Amino acid sequence: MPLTPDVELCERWRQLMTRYHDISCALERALSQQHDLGISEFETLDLLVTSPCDKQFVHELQANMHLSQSALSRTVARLEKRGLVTRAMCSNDRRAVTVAPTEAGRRLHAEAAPTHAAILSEHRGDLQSQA
Amino acid sequence: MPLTPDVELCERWRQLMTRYHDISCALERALSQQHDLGISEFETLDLLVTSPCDKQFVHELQANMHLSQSALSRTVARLEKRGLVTRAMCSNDRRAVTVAPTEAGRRLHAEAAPTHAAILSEHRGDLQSQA
DNA sequence: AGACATTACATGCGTGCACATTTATTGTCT
DNA sequence: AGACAATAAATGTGCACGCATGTAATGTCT
Repeated sequence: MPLTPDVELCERWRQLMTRYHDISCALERALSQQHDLGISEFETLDLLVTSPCDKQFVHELQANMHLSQSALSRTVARLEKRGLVTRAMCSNDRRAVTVAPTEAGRRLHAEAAPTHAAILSEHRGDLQSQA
Repeated sequence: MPLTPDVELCERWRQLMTRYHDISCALERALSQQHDLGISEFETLDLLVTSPCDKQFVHELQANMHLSQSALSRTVARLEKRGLVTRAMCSNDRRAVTVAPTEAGRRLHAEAAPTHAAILSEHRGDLQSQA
């Protein structure tokens, strides 16, 4: 395969990088300053709170996140330490650990979600120019 | 401003995150395994080699990269230690430092660029569905 | 029951990053 | 000329991440 030097593809990758970094930096900054939440922490909380189930397995969470298994483990640990989620061993399959948001977690998520949405809205242009 | 809960915007952000992570992980893996270069290192080398000028200031590089000033400093330091770039104080403005690729740096870039392009090509679908 | 592979999560280690601080140079104001 | 603010880059610290590995529980095969 000759691998045509696709300059346009490279340019699109650059655009993607720029958009991703701009938005994620803005999110990180806003969530961190206003709610003391990192992006990964908000994302985890968001998945837990918006899920139809009241608890989820760690590996279910992981499937929906862009985080390594160990990073997720630590993220959940941080959230647990702050009393935002609870971890519990599953009785059916005792290898598994379930994670559930606490009331405090739901409250904080309710506070942080508008901030998240506002940042996304500020960057509407960057997001709308996608397919 | 009522901040309509824009689900679609959120969905687009999710797509952007997924695309970014998929591609950057693939790039990182390929460049790292085949050429012992991290993404930031390749990006830096790429900017230097493809620039019309033979040398650039660190702050010029930074303007084109998504890296903090200190992270860029370390990246350049790593490249310099491997003999891929040279750093030199600017004689006109002695605060500034210029960075230039060495012959070895140009050679390694020539080797790595096809790998970079190949990964981008593999992910053509993810990139083409942008505007 | 005993051995083995698999799955789920935790931990140690090295690395990269952001933030704050430090050092050095320049330009300006008096 | 001396003082001061601004700028460019380097450095130090602390945190989050990925990878490799460790630990524990489960299921399977004999």
